[in-house]
Amino acid sequence: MEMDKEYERKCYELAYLIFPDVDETVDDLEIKYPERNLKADAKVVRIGPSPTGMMHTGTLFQAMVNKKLANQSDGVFYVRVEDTDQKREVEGAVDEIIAGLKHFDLMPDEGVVGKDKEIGHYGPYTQSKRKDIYRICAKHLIEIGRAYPCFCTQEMLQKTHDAQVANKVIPGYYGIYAKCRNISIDESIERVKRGEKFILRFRSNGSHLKKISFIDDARGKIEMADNDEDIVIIKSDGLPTYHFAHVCDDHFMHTTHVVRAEEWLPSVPKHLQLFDAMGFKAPHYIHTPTIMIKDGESKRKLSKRKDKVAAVSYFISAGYPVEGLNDYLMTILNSDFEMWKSKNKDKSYKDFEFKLSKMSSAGSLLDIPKLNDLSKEAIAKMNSEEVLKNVLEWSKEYNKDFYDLLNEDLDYAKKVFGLERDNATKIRKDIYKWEDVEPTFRYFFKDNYANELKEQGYLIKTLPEEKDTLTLDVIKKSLEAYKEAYNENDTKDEWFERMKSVAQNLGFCTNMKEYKANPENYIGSIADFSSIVRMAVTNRKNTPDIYSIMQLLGKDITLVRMEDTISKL
RNA sequence: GGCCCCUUGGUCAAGCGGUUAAGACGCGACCCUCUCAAGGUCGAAUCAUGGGUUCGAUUCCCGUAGGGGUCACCA
Repeated sequence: MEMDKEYERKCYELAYLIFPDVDETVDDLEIKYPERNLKADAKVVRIGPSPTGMMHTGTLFQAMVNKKLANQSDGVFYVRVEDTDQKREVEGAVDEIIAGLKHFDLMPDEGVVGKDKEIGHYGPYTQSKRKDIYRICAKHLIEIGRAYPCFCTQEMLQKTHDAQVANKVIPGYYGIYAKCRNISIDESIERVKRGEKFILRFRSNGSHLKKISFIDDARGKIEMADNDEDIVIIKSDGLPTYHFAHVCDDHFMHTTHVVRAEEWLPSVPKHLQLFDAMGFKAPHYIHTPTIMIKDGESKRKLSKRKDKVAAVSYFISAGYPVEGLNDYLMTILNSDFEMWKSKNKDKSYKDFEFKLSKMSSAGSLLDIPKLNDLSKEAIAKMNSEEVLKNVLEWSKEYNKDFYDLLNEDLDYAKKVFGLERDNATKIRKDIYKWEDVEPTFRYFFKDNYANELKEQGYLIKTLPEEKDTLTLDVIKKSLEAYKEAYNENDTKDEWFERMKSVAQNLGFCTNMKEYKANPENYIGSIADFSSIVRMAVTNRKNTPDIYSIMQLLGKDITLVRMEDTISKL
């Protein structure tokens, strides 16, 4: 008993020696960061991105889960920047993350919301600014004998590690291998006083022979060997490791549910021990599956270096519609989302009730064709005005020339995007991302079209290769005849009748059934004739209805394009 | 290698002891049609494997294999 008291006293002495300037206590922090005033089942969640490079697609995925959980429970979703690894820090990374969240409509309620901009009462929300908090907590652990200074150098640790591997024992800093754990407190005090360099380690009380279990809210009960490693809690730069920061921050920010990638699953026992030692209640844990990519025959985690789709910026610069990408994230997040969506066509993913129990735990492949399909559907729901707004927003950033061109005549642009869209019985679904817009609608813009002809040539010249009855001569005669007959004042029905009569005079069949039955009697069908006209006006095989195109282009341009084509044959 | 997670068509996946094993994307065919996209109809394609438990296993248990993750003063 006397001995324990003495030891306790020395722990305090050591703590004071290490943190002489820390005079606040954990209790003070509890007062400073009181319980949140939320309803009982409200979830407080967060993402903790590290500003170490471009925003990762996985971060967006996490943000989606968080946002849903918080919104559905009247809780709080916040962003905490985890920048404790200063060596890897990249300038501008935080801005990119916030911009990405904003772009995809996944902004948090609290925390870091911009460059040097934070909102909320539980901050700071940037770990490098929370040093004082970690120091208070670390000091507390030393006082109660659950943390100690470790004087081992990197070289010594490496040597121990190598020996462990050679002797086939589990590597790590634990038990008899934890050299500094086993030195006397007097010696620790002595060495700190002497000014030896050290870092701080947690004193684990676990045995890896013992199994512990915990509940993952998405995966159920998980059993694992308990942690017995004396992990580092404060590094030599004075900043905490992830593990320690996680425990301190999520406690004082009152996170109820920690949603993070499954790569964190193996370190849960460490975290549980840390929470316990601090006297904190551990949060719920949810480990999300990893988004994978196919690499040859096998699949692997998205790689920042190899995969362009690992970066959120890819989806932004390609111009994927926000709703399309969010729908896609939702489909891989909750398997019954698509079912729900098909029954609630006019609703948004925001109205869908996300359930953790339905979240799959296997890593899923990033399926771009599926994303494309969802994006196509999302764009199909927009009217020309919304399309125009989106295209302008995108092109302003990623295709300035096109942006300027559109702005020359916004009304015209709107009409172009309204083709087979506004008031259409069947909406055209041929674009799924904004970068596709300029190439598919290029023929509506004079200069762009001229450039295309210069670079790619006249597609119509390849027509005879596809069908030998359609010789250049036939094409030329067809265009000449049609040019003569063309009347811009025709209604759509009159227009088609005129097409048919011109075609018939030239020997085309105007009835597709009849043509299919006896193709040898004709030089081609009305479909072929239409193709000739279409290609002369748009340089494309596939476009929306040509009547509407010619109406939009106007008589002059329509005729000029036909003449130009004729002259090039 | 130790530990952990995961395993239904090419992909995402329903299923939760008895089903003709849903649906979506993709793919193929046909229909519609001035082309394409769309739409409609149809089609090919799945329970990793071995052993239990059971009257009966895709479903429950154990092993095996495969894939992934993790074993830092990185997060």
